[in-house]
Amino acid sequence: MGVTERRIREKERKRSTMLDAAESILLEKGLDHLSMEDVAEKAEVSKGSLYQYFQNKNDLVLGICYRATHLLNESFKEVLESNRSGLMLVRELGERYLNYVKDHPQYYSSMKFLDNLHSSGVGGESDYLELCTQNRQEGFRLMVEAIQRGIDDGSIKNDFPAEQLALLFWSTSHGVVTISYMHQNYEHFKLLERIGMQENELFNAYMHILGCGIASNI
Amino acid sequence: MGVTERRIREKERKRSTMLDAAESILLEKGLDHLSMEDVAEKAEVSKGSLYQYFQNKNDLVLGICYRATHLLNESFKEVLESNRSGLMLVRELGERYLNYVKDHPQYYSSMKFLDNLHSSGVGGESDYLELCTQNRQEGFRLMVEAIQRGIDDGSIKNDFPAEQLALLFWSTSHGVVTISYMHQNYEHFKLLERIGMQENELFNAYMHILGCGIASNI
DNA sequence: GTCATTTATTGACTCGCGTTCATTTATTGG
DNA sequence: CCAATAAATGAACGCGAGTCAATAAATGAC
Repeated sequence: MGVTERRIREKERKRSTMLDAAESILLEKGLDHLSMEDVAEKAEVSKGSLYQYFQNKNDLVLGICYRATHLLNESFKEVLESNRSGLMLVRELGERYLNYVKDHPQYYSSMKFLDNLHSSGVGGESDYLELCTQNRQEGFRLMVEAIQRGIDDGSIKNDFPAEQLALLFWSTSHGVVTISYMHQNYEHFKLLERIGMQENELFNAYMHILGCGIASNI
Repeated sequence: MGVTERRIREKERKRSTMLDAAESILLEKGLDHLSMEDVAEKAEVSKGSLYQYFQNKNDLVLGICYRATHLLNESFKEVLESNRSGLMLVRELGERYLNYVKDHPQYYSSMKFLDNLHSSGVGGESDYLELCTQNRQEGFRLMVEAIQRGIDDGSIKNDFPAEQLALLFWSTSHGVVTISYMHQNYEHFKLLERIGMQENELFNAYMHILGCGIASNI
């Protein structure tokens, strides 16, 4: 009786189609102008059908966020397969993060949405919420691993535990990437121009400062 | 004929009352659950009256943000009146920022709202938008000044122009402060606990790393 | 004090959008 | 071919932002 399996497969395929539609609208219109009606139309289903596959709008956006966090983690895992020094791994992670935001701005905004849910308390019933949170923790864990390797191989000094350095790297890189994101996606954002800075200069300066701060002095 | 002046004064007073109401609701319910009806009720006016003093909801929130950015800048200006080394001033600015977010979480969330408007493009007609943006630029300028003083007095190395260091400090500190904010205001946010870190440890580690990165080695 | 005129206040109304649900349509197994 | 089950639909609802015609208050001329 392969019927139920096919059903499940088709359901998953349809859910994926809906997420594709939502993603493309998120990309072209932004989160503020993402409406369930638009998604339904683009996915060529009725509005009611959306609610058979997603609990609510939050759930839909978190569905995108789940893809987003998964993809980012996969990219991070690739980095960790390399044998370079821990310090270089950390730098590479930062670079990947930056490029990721450049290549998938819609994913980045879905991750911002997740952060907003986290900081506003209630996530409003979504099965994806827990999954996204797990993915983020996994991403954090990968950062910890890179830093721990750096401490072990002596390329990163051991003033702080790896977790604490990871948290610092996590939060500060978030700020830098945000600037870069706004520079990319918002026409009126001219801060970089105003101080005569290129985008890659910003990143390099960040890694330089950070490098001076965490690199072993040996 | 002091009538028009009195009118203007009273209008300003009423606007201020409405902002007070909005602020208190923002504090207790958060931005997501701030409704114009609630604000009207708390301010003891009708909903329609709100719209005589504010162009729309965005405008109201940006009115709070104007207060927020102004207050933060005043705090920053105090710091710059001191004669300490530039590096110490930078540290003091960071500390002020952290305490500010702790003391006025509703102001911080209004500033996040401003950032969201900036990064989503359209600010949706608000006279406060330009004023808030100016205030933010003024805040940035104060950071530049602190760093420039540090470069001049030799406490901060001159690898980068002051504006670029200021942008880095601006964006990275934003990330760190965000963690602290979530730790303060969201019960479920247990990242710091999970890695066994105190809030002030996070800040100290940040300033330590940053200090190593920007401090002059002389 | 009276009254025309300007200014401020109000809450019922519209409108958009997320969400629900009774109904219809399609699919399955017997 | 026919119940029974699952999926899809769009009209209807609720909520909150924003509007506006009607009402009330304040003002200054006389």
